[in-house]
Amino acid sequence: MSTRLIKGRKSVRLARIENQNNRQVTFSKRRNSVFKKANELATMTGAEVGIIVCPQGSKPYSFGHPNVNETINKYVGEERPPSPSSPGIDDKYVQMFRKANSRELNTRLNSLQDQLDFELNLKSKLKQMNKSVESQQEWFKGPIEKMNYSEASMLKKGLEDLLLKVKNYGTERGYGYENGKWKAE
Amino acid sequence: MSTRLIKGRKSVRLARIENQNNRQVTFSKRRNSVFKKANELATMTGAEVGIIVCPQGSKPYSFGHPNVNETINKYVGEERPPSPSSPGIDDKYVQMFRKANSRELNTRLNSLQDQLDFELNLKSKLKQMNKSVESQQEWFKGPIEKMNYSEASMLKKGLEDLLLKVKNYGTERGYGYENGKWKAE
DNA sequence: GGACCTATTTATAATTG
DNA sequence: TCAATTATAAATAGGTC
Repeated sequence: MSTRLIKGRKSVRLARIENQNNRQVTFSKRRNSVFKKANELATMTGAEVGIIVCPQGSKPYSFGHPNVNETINKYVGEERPPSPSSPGIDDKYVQMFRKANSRELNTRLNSLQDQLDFELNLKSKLKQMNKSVESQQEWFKGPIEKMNYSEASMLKKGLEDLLLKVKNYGTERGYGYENGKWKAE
Repeated sequence: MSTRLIKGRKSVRLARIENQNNRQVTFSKRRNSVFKKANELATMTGAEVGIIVCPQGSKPYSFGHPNVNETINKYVGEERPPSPSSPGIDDKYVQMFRKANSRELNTRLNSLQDQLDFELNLKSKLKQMNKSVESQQEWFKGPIEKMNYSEASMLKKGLEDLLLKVKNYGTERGYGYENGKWKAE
């Protein structure tokens, strides 16, 4: 805090980052960026996308829309059972289990998607509201200052209801919402 | 020449592009952009990357760094035995895909969450609320990070309803927000 | 690791040729 | 259809906490 150093982006050259820490940070940031861009591509154009990223000496990451395997199958051009050649002997059952599990989770994902689509109308209104007001303070302050009593009461009641709901959140296991992201188990 | 119309980038909705021509143009541009980003990621961090993109009603496109395409084909499995050139790499990618698949759905959940955030600006809304309503910062901020989906959904709906009410404000009397504080009746 | 900030660089939607 | 332009929106490197 004592020193105010120069921030902001600097031009970057397309070369391997030698510093290990910087490389790791860049990997995480850019990996998410690529996935995000891929998600936009798939959503906006309806294309199927599958991505595999394998950092050196760490666990692989993937992105799939709707999922990697089907995208690969399309790429190859045919549906086929699990290959007997490269995987292990019991791979068949592993695949079956994995696919069944994927189906179930995909159902949940699809319902999520449906909810998202269903809510698009309301959300677009919110976006319009957002764009019309630049300042963070103004966003809330402006309209509320001009509310009448009944509207203010509704707001208050709504906030109270929300408070109760939020405070009494359950202890459901499995997927959860943490730090702005949904996490498995 | 005589007319100077407004060009420039507009904000973009994360939704399917209905116009076929625009969709096609966007697909080509963004596909190349994703590949470019992936190449930067691979080059700068040394990670291995494979991407497959299947547009609707057209042939697939792929990107690989260094040589993922062949490996993907091997993973899906041709009937004939794999090329004797690189069996070790084949196994490596089989493992890679298998492990990656388990993370894939979670990744897509996060992508969906990004989409929700984009449409609703939920997090920024919450931040704004926190800043505007200092006295109620804690009850809102704390539990939200631990919410499960249905509760987050309720919160979203509640916010939407509230905002719709707030949007259509009247001008009667003094309940509201002044000098950074909520004025209770 | 993650969240947030900011000066810049990039990406890109709409448009023109 | 494709390449260039351009005004903006978005991404992001480097930093702080």
